[in-house]
Amino acid sequence: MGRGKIEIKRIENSTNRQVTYSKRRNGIFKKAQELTVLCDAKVSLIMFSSTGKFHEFISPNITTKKVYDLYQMALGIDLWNTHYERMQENMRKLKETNNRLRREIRNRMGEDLNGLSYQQLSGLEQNMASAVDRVRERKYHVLKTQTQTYTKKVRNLEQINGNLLLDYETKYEDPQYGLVDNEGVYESAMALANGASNLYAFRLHHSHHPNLHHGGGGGGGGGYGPHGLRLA
Amino acid sequence: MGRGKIEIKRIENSTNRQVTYSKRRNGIFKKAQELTVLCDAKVSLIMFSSTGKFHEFISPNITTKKVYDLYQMALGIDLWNTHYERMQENMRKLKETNNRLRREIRNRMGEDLNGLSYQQLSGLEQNMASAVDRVRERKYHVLKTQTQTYTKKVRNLEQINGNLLLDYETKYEDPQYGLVDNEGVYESAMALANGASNLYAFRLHHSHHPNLHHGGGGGGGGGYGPHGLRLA
DNA sequence: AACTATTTATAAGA
DNA sequence: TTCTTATAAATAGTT
Repeated sequence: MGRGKIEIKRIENSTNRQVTYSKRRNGIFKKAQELTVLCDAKVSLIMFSSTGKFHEFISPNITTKKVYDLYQMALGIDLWNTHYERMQENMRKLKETNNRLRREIRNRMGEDLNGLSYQQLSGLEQNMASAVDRVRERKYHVLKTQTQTYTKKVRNLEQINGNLLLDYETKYEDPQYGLVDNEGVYESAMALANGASNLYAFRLHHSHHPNLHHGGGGGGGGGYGPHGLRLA
Repeated sequence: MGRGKIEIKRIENSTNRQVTYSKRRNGIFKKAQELTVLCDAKVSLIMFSSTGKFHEFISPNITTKKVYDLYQMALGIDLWNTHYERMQENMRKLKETNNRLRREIRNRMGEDLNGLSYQQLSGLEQNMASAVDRVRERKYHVLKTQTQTYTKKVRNLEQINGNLLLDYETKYEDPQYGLVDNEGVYESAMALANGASNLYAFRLHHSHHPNLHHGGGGGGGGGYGPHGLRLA
């Protein structure tokens, strides 16, 4: 019904497609309207163009929601409900898994052991014993690595402060620098130059290093349960 | 478009109305189909005739449910979605919690420890060490209880079989009972009467007791991970 | 359900 | 987008 017959297939030219959409949209809306009036029917027509634009026709005296409800009734319930029920089932399973995991954690914390048989307990004990070994191993590894890092840092400080000391000595001998209260500074610098192991000890005991007393990397979660789990 | 022009108003003749509904319904469905193909649009067309009959057209690769979801999005309206979204949020949280719990369990199995700092490891180690003590304690308790139970059962058996033995002796002396091959029975009964500790040993080693070698109570879940966790 | 005269929709062009 | 118009398509009334 136009200047020429067209094949019913996707119009590749985007502009033409848009134009045709617009024209035919009006046509189909008019048809829907006429059907509504002529035949006393209820029509819900919802369309999205290829560009996502939304248009709808809905017969008077009815709403889209009502049509949707009627639709569900006509099909013998459902649509939203299947989806909903599937979600609820999913949720139920997730909660169950959750509880299972929590129970396992409690068991691994030595709690709620009453339901376990002897061989379950025995297996758990073995498993935990070897696990705690792995944790201990890792702990020592981390400690060793950290110690090495500190050692390097200390050496660096020694170097830097040794140079500083030389600087001070040079300047002390040079009368053009009027240094006030440099004795304290001198002593600190000497201490650092003489091994600085007391500085290291100080840091270890007074936790000025962020990696030692404040949670470091972004990896594992928070603390482990309600037991006092800070550094012994 | 017919033998004569018609006015767009309700067709009063019911038969005509039905016929026109049927004809125009086909027409509009065809239009919807053509629009879908030509313009790559998504169309949902739902109709109820004046007699309540239901018909629908829906574009391929989409569902009526999806159309309604899109519809709601387009209008920014709710309708039934608040609930749905709350459910999805809940689900997301559950999944997250789940992952957190799994991570903790892996840590408690001595795995994935790389993300943990020294003090986290130290806390975990302590916690696990005391937990494994509790498990061990419970294990011994269960063993003790079970042993006591067996002891009682054995005593019972001794009693019962002692009585049985007396019975046999009585009947052996009574010639009205023609007992065949009763010597073996006699010996078994004697063995039981004489302490029956060998029976107990037999049971322990050959796992005839369900609580000892087949998971017993309904309490804590299955085994503990991929490590060989059977009775040591 | 078919037919077909006629109306209506619309493709292409402006 | 809207208008125009030749032509295709839909359909009202009929059979």
